[in-house]
Amino acid sequence: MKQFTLQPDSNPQKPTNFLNQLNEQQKKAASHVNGPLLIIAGAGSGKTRVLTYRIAHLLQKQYALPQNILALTFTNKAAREMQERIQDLIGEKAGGLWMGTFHSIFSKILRFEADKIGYNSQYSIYDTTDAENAIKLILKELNYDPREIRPRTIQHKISDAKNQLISPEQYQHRFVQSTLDDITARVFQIYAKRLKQANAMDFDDLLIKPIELLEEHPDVLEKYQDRFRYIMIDEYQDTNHAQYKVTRLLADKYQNICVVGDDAQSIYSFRGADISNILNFKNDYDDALEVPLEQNYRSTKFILQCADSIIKKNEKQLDKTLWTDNEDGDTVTLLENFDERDEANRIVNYINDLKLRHGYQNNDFAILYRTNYQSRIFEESLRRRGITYQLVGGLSFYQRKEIKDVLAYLTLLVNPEDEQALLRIINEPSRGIGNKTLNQLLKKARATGQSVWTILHDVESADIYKPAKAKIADFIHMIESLKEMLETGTPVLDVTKKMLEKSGYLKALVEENDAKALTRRDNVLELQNAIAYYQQNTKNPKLSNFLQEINLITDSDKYDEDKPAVTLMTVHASKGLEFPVIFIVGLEENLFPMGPREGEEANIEEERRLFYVAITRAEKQLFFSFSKLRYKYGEEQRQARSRFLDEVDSGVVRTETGATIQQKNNHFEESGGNDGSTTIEYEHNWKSPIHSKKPSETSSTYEYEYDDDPFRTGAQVMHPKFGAGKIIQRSGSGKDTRVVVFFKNRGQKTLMLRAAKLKVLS
DNA sequence: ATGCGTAAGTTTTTT
DNA sequence: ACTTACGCAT
Repeated sequence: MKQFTLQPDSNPQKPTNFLNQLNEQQKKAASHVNGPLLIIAGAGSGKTRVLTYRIAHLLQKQYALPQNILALTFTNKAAREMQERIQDLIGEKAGGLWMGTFHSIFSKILRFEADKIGYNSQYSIYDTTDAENAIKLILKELNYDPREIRPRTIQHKISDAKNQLISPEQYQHRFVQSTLDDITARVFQIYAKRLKQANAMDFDDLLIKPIELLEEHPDVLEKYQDRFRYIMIDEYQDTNHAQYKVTRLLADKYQNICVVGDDAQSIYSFRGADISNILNFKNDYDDALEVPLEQNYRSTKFILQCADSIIKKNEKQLDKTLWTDNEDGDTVTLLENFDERDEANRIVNYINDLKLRHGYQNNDFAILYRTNYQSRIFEESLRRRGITYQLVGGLSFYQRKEIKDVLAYLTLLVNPEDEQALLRIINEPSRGIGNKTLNQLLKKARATGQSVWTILHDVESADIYKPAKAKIADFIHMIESLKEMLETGTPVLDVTKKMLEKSGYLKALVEENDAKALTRRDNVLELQNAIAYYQQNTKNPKLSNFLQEINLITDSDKYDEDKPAVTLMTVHASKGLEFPVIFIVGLEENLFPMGPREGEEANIEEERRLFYVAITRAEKQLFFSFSKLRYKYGEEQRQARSRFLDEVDSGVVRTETGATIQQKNNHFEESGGNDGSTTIEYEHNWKSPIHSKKPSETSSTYEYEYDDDPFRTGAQVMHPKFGAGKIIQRSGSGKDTRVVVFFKNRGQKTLMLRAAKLKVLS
């Protein structure tokens, strides 16, 4: 991780005295061996470094063998990087270390112990979509209209209950206060039973089932307690009750539990994260050593002061002082935009300018937003200017329809009881097993208590449309012959290829033959690459393990800091990362901070922590940005500037022209309260690169927009529907720009540039 | 059983 | 603006 290069005395060549590379607080934490340890780590204070060094120290001084250490990280990527770094430090391989996210570590444990809780090791993992579909089906069977009773609402309620370790029975008896709760209770019970029958676990189960396992099997508990003598948990402020409970169980015997976190960066309460886990740590382990990490190595003084002025507005906050030896740096620049397109273009202009003037590279920049849908306009702008970017999050590769379809086929080969997988592909591509037939099959399965897969085998005796019976027989035969191939040792990749052929899935994609189908085919090929990679790089490759692992890949796992690209991601996804230049965009009321949804309470303090996390990602340059106008559901909406811009220390923020920002409710609070060393010097002010081309609300707002616009008369273009063509005329300007294109196959069309998905072929 | 047109809902944030 | 979901015609 970048953090390791920040301190210049870092020297991986000298493994023996590596603790000397740390500051006093870091050293105190890293050299602690036995007993509970609480590390309160401010943003950018080198906590990953401390965790890494602590593990390296434990291994090098032989307090522990690699297999005695369990490190729970927030992303699998963080775990990988820590592992590599530990190897560098101790100069030898540290195989056998257990490092990863809660979900991936415990799914691995469950794989070994599945039979003790009535599962088998080839269990399926249901993602949110699978779980929602299962719940929707249950609602339909209970004769509720999924449009009135929203499956997602029920799913959330069930998930919340699970994370608080409330069983379906307890829910039924103790938590029913409304009709909706009553429905939830009934669905919850069926859902739990059905998942077990399908040999499937949802994300919550991966945390809960281990607790069940450890509580009901003292011998298993002791085995893992003895194994994991040293437990480390990163981002402890974002653990939920189930995560708390399971680590508490594991740490109970030896009490060697080290947690690292920062209450100011707790941003996952919506998925049950409980900030009191970290606040109560010292009550849970009363002899815990507490070490604060207060020196920030990441950001300039201005950026830190900015962050501090925001977090201070929160009432529920542990008092701490974060300071830095870094330079003052530049003031934060506030960008005021007409609308989101203006916002995107302006930021891309700044990126270009900063690259030219300061020699920044693409990967020095990150654009952070509150919601995924905001990425789109930035993608367009960046693409138009030919700047490469990487999008972290959004609809992930593995959630795409074609990928989920292919994976569903493969899942059936290892776990045919998986009803969601079966339902997904039994008629995909269409093979004459339609809705009516399916409903009859489901009905019979429910009546007999058997799985749909079992029912399929006895379809002859059932009252089912004759032609469908033959199709079902064909389907079973196909799955079973592929299963046979797999079980007799045919490599997964070959089985996959055969499956794509025999199922007709690839053929159906080829026959569709439009731009979208082409992308889908590419995606399927990409998945084949992933399978090939897994097959080649895994000691004992097993399809079921592959399927379980890819279900737990997180968005942040895919972020590549070395890729020469501007990074686009949500603030949530940016946790733990750092960039020289950060743009925090969409700073508008009801977007950032997000307003509460109907029936929900506002959690402004969490929004503020989120803003704090965003600010503290920045090393050198920080930009705030908002738009006065934004399109929502295709409608124009007037946006009010975020209240956070009124709360921030106005001394560190300047507009593009270098003016101080106007604030509402400004009580002239003096915020020199951090360490007194921050002197504000205004000569660092950022000068706007856009100068005369600054858009105004009233006229020619977009005049700089198409400066290097490639859609000139004569340009060869490609349209997703109409195919290739040539621009023969253009009219209008700004967002009303139209072009007349002559398409080889479709003739002449007039298109709005802002609406048509035209690509220039050069 | 499949395909097409209209209607409705959609966007927090994630394992 | 965009996707998904259901009703109706083939």
